[in-house]
Amino acid sequence: MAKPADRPQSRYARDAGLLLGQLVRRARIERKMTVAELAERAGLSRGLVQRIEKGDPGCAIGAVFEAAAIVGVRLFDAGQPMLAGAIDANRTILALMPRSVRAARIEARDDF
Amino acid sequence: MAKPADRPQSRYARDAGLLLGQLVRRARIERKMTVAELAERAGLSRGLVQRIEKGDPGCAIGAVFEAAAIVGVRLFDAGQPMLAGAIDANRTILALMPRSVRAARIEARDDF
DNA sequence: AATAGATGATCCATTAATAGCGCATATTCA
DNA sequence: TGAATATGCGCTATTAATGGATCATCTATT
Repeated sequence: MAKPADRPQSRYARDAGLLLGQLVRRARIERKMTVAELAERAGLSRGLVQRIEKGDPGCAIGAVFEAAAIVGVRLFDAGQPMLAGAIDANRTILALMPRSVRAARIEARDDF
Repeated sequence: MAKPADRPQSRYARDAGLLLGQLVRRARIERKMTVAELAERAGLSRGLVQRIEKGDPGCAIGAVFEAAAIVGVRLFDAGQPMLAGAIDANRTILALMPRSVRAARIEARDDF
């Protein structure tokens, strides 16, 4: 299995990470917030915030989302109530879905 | 500074992570894909995929995005070309923005 | 131009994340 | 129901992520 470090990433995943980092940086600057300030508020180190803004795929998703939340970047283009609603809806749907999948070999789509 | 493990997380960040995990699980099942299959295709271990689907905030964002991409879940409601465009646009905007931010002074005002 | 401050990068110690098992349970399908 | 297999979870060794410090450079403001 590939080491976490040099993990091959699809273009989409890489781009999504990069974009998210950019959005955080933009939002932070627009709010005239210092990297150090954002780090402090998010409970992260300054270095980590810098890596987040660079789109480093190794950052913990919790850290990234927290930083994003603090500067007001909305994930899924939705506010908190909407997220809660979606979570609830999904819980119901997931309950209705098969709990385990019997390999019906669908062919891969790696090309995106 | 808080240890990465018990890092306090805002409701929004936590919900976003949970929702993302749910969506991955849903999409995986809908595609009749096994956890092991998804893990293999994403280059991750089975255990990690399970944590991703549970919304564990400690997972590397690269791993999460990769799994999400493979099952077709998109954080940003846009395809890859659009992401690339957004990244480019942001690069321009960021270039036009101040490169460092003057900390908002929280000086005590005792003059009134 | 001078200066205070922000950013970016590097290094190290600590700690957590991950892979890779194995095992029990749950679940799908014949 | 029985058989196959997917899932869930715990364990350990290894590896990477993180925090914290320092330093050099860049930038904004006076």
